This record gives sequence, structure tokens and C-alpha cells, in this order.
Amino acid sequence: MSKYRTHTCGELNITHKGNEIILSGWINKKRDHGNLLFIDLRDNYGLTQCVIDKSNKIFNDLEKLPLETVIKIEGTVLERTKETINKNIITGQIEVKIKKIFVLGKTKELPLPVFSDQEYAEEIRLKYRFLDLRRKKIHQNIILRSKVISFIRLEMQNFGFLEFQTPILTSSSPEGARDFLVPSRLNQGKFYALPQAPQQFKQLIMVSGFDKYFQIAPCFRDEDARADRSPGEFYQLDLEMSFVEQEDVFNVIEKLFVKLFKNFSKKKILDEKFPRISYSDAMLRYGSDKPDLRNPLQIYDLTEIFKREDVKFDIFKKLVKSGSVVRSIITKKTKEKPRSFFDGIDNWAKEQGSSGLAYFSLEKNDKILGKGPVGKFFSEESLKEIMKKTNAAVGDTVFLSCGKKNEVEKILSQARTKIAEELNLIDKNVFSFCWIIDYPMYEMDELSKKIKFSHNPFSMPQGDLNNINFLDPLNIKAYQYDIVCNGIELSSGAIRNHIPELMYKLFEIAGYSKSDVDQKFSGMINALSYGAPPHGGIAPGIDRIVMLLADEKNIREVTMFPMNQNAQDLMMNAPSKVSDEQLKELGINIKKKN
RNA sequence: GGGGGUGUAGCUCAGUUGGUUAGAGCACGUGCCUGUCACGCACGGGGUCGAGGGUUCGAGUCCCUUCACUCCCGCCA
Repeated sequence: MSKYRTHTCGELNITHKGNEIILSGWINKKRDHGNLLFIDLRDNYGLTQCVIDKSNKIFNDLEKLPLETVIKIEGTVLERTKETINKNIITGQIEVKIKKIFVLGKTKELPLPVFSDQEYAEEIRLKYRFLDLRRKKIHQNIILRSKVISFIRLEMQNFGFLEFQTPILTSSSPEGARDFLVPSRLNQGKFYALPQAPQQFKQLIMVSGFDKYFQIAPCFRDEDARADRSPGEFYQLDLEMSFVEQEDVFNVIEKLFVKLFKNFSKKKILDEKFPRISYSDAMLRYGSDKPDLRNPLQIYDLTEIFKREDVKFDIFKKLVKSGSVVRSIITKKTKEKPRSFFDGIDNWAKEQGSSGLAYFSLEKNDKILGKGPVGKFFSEESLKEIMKKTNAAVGDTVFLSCGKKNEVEKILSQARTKIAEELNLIDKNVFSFCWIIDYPMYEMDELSKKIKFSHNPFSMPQGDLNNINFLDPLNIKAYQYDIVCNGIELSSGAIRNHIPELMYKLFEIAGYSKSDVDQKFSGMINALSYGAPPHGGIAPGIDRIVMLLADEKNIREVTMFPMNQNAQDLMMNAPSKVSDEQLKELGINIKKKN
């Protein structure tokens, strides 16, 4: 028998009536009646009400113990009377009559209460994370995370995947995010980099003939944080498969995700066969490559309308002549909404840094006309054309944005969310997955006007590999895909380029010489030259999956020991200074800040 | 690097047009209370109003600077 407990605090029920038992845990809550004291004892498994009265000599000592003291209780399980049963806790049918107690761990005055559902300042929560983690909601989130990871492991093994570890200390690579660097003592002046993802390693695993690999892999990227993006480190379900095409990867993920999300959430999955949307379609219809498909609003291009003679909206017409586009969002049956609704949206758009959203509603007297600030600029014929293009009807409202294509995409993407929220159009009880496919291989860097890889440089280009038009690189599409759920990007993946000659060619377009590639990606390019199988994979973000399942908006709510927005660990005091001896060994001098 | 929000007791917050000794709930302390489960009642301790400067007879409140946290943009193949 354990010295500390015979049962956990979530275990006792009516069948234990009369038993002599031992419990250990934290004092969650006291209710002191002066001559009668209730103590809710808490551990990982639950709560048990313990009771003592004045007839016991230790009553006065127990009465004085502060909340969160760790104690061991010896006592008897009593059946509660009918009126005193607590249906809210699993042990609510019984209580423990205390005979003896032992204090196992004292507490200082608490910097934040554990017994409370209130929200607390992030700073104090992170500094005292061990207290914060005792609180019910986040405690359950972390347990959920553990279960999700176990579930994924099991499923992946059932699919025939092998789990491997890959190095944490590796080399810096020129593409992608900023690296975290680790100085080398034995090779002074040189640095390791922490992996941004095990990308090259997993491809090497395929070349090594292991066929199907996965890992719950830590990834390190030195970029600024967001609510759904931890600074520094995060976890991916990293996987790679040999002898596969895009649809084979989709098949595994769809099976896994449907099972996973059904198992851990009551929300419905909108389409179990996830819709495939091309990148260009997504940008046109949703203004984003991570559309929230729960949102029924769509974006329509109306640029052509503003080239018509019978449309007199001169500001937009002038902009269209100089290459701008006009796109719209239609809201259904919003004609009667108060002016404040429309102006609110317009003002919001201006706050987002755009020139605002023009709007008018469609009305019909003897003919169709536009009502609202810019409605008068449109002829009946032009309005009919708009209705045809957008499926708008009388009573609907047309919101318009005009500007450079990428600016319009951005503001309408945000407006789509904003308007849907205002009109309460988003079903919160649904998971809506989709695949975004057919990403372009390259894009133009706006600043340098140079061609660069738009996503993963190791992706396989689409089409006949012997006939790729390298002179028109911006039109080369890649077998590169993202999976999106409820507007959250869960992952990118790709079918990889396993042909060295083709890879040199593709890197050349992005400005890397053969020797650049040989040097920067030596491990991989070398390996691909010795018989590499066609392969591909994907790497869904674990943290974001758990966020969706836990219904949390912030990644720190599903991360045990997160850093704050400035990438500091307030509990462990990281990052911190190191001794001069340590620096000397590494051959590093710290420059003083001016 | 840029923009927004927040900062008052250990914690969550209120604080009027600039005006007496800055309040409430929880927590903590003392006392009363034998069936509570957010127990109740009474009393009490606890404040660099984030920091610095300024305006004023007088600043939690107005102005300037600055710091911290947070959300967003940039960034994140």
C-alpha cells in the first residue's frame, strides 16, 4: 500500500462506504462553519469533500491551513444524506470523515488563486505557471494535448508509419525563417542551427528506404509571436511517405483528422472529404489562402463593371484604368440594416489601413436602383450585371473595395470575417477543413523585384517534367498544399523534388548557383543522386490542432510552459546572461549596445 | 521596426468635471456559526495608483517621456 494514498481524489463512490482510506492532495477550498469544517481535496483526478468537526482535536490546526497546502488525510468514507449529495462532482455521493492529517507541503501566500475561473494577467500566469497549471481549464487542456498526441502516435503506427528522432543540433539553411543559432565550442566561430523543421532529415529517411516516417517533432523558428504562434518553438506531426502522389498524402491525413476530431470534439465536421481549392481560387473567392469555410460570404471580382460607360464612379474608374481591381462582398437581405452598421464596417476598414469600403444596397421601385452613398453612380443595366456576376438579389448589399490586387485581397479577406461576425453567420459548432492546392512555385519579391520560392523550394513542379517552361517561372505550379481548418492554417506539405538536375534548375531561377545548392543542401542533394524514391509529406501543427479541439484562441492555453510575446520564459528566466568563462570557451565576445 | 489596448491592494476590478483620509469582491488575519459545496455574518491588516518629468493651490484623473504585458501589421520556405 502506498504511504500517501489508497485512492485518488476522483475515485471514491458509494461502493467504498465505510472503508478506511488515505487521500493526498491540495486544499482546493475550505468551508468553515466554526464547529464543522469542509475541505475539498484536489488532485489530478478530481475533488473529494472531506469533513471534520470540533470533537476531533486536530480541528483547530486544520482550520488554519491555507488553500493549496498539500496534505494527507486518513479517514472513513461516509455516504452523504440525500439532501447533501453534490451532483457536480463524481465523488459527490460520498465524503470522507477526517481522522488524521499530515501536512506534506506548505504554501506561501498565493500570487494567483487556483480556485477560480477568472482570467488573469498573462505575466503572473507565466511566472507562476506551476500554479496556473493546477487550474481546471488549462489542466484539462494539457491533458487533452497528451491524449491527442498518444492518439496520433497510435493511429500513425496503425497506418504503418515508423517513428524516428532527428537531430536537434543541425545546420543553418538559407531559406525560410530566422534560425536559432548555437555556437560550437569544438569548432570555434561556427554555429549549429536548431531545425525549423526536420525537412531535409525526413527526405533523407525516405532515401534511406524506410518508406513511411513520422515524428512529433519540435521546430524552432526565431520569428515574432502571434496569438496562434508561439515564439521560438512549436510541435508538428511531421510525416513523409515514399512512392506517393498528392492524393495519397491527403488520404492519410483525412482519415487521421476525421477520426481525431470526432474522437476529441463534439463539433461536426462539415465535409469529411475535405474540399480542394486551388490557391488562385482561394485568393479570388476568399482573399486568403487560409479561408474559413464556415463563413458563407464570398468575394467577387467586379473590375470589368467599372470600365462601363454607364457607371459614373469616377474614383474607382480612374484607379481601374491604372491597373487597380475592384472586388466585392455581398451580404444577403441587409438593405434595412441601420446606417451605423454600414458606417461601422467602413470605419473599421479604414482603421485596418485601407481606404475604406464603399457600399450600396439593391432596391427596386419600378426599376432596380442602388441605395446608399455610392448607389447613384450605377445604371440599372450595370446593377443587373453586378447581380448576375455575384448572385445578389434586391435587398442585398454590395460592399466594394478598389486598389492593388494584393491590398484588395487582404482587406476583403479581413472584411469577410468582420462582416460575418457582425451578422452572426459563422457556425461555431462546426469544423470546416479544406485543402489549398496548386501553389505557385515562385513569386516576385516586391522589394527586390527578384524571383523567389513562394513556399518549399524542395517541392516538385507540376506538369510534364521534360517540358517545363523555365522562362515563365511565375506560372509554374508546384505539388504544394496546405490544410486549413476554420481559417487556421494547420500545415503545409508537398510532393518533393527527388531529381537533382531539376532541383539545380529550379534553384538557379531563384538565384542559387549549383555550388550554392551543393554547399547549402549538401546532405540532401548528394543523397538524391544515389537513387531516391519519389516521396512527399506534410507536417500539421500539433499546438493548433489542440487549440481547435480545446476551443481556445491562444496557443499558450494549450502549451505547458510557453514563453511570452518577447520570447522570454518568465518562470525559468530565459534567455539569460552566461558567464565570461562560457563565452570564452566558445570564442564569443558580446558587443555592448549603444 | 510600426500601430492599437491595458497597467489602481496578493488576485479581479470600480474610481464622476482635477478637490476631504483612493474603494468593492476574492485571498489573508481575528471572532461567531454543526451540513456547506462560490457557505454565511462581524471586525481588521494590506496601496511607490507601472516608472520619471511637467501643468496646477491641488493629479489615480490633464500633458510629455519611458517601461511592462497583450492584440495586430511587418516577419513566419
